[in-house]
Amino acid sequence: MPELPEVETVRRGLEPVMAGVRLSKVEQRRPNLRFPFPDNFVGRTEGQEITHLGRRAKYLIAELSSGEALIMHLGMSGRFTIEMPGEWDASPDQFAHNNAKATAHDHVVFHLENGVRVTYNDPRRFGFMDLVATDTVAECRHFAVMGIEPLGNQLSAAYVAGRAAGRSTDMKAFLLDQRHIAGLGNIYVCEALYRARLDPRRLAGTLANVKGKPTVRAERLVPLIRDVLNEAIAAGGSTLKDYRAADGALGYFQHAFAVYGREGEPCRTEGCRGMVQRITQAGRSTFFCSRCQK
DNA sequence: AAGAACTCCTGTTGGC
DNA sequence: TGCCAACAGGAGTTCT
Repeated sequence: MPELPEVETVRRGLEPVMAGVRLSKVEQRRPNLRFPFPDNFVGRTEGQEITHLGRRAKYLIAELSSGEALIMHLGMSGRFTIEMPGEWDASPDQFAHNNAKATAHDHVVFHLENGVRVTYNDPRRFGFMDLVATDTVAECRHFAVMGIEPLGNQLSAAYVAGRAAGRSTDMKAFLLDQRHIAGLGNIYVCEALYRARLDPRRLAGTLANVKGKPTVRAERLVPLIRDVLNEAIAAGGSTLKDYRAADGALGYFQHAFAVYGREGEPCRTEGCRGMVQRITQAGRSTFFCSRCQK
């Protein structure tokens, strides 16, 4: 699934065709994704105008003219595709949507009043959609205990130290925990820790000193988290298997990975003779160089 | 109550 | 070629 940079790329792709546009028809093709769709999902979305398309961490938030917000999460394999008016019927074979295999996991289709069709496809169905009153979005179950946005001005070494102080979990798990910093996932945690030369197995608590103030490690890490996310957004995200921007474009940040997916390959740090290794932490792959990450 | 393990689901890949 | 295990951008739930 998409991490923050991929979700932001999707948002930027959808915004021009969805923001300010009315949903003329909504097709919901199954009762649930990861969770059941909210009651009367079609009735509550059809006919509404999307007044704003925003993002919080890895979630998309479409505010509707009804006063409700459509909250969407892409899980691991969720994807949106945009088809412009007349596109799919003009030359059918050219479009994957006419291929039964490709459409097998098309779970929701938004028909927009401008003739555009936006389809949500998700083979693994770890994604979900929900509707909540727009003025209660911040307190809803998805966001109530969620941490700060890493690209906002709240992210600082002091914040990270305050959150990490006294924790016995490792760096990797700490940074993946959305209750602290929201939006990082497996790829960008690996990449940020590599850039900060921090061993993913190191205790999160070592980001703070005994007084709970940031250590040099925290000072080093914070700007690098921002950098890696900003660079990834500028590259249109990372394309591995499932992910594409809504307009079908491929991101290219994967070419800039220093460690992710590079097990057995040489470390890219100048002068380092180390090799990228893969270990399992919390059931997920971690890629790092034990020679330069301490 | 923090932290780790288990779970959901389908598709792809690599080794034999 | 087939078969099977391992793995995949996440995170809620359930254990210890």
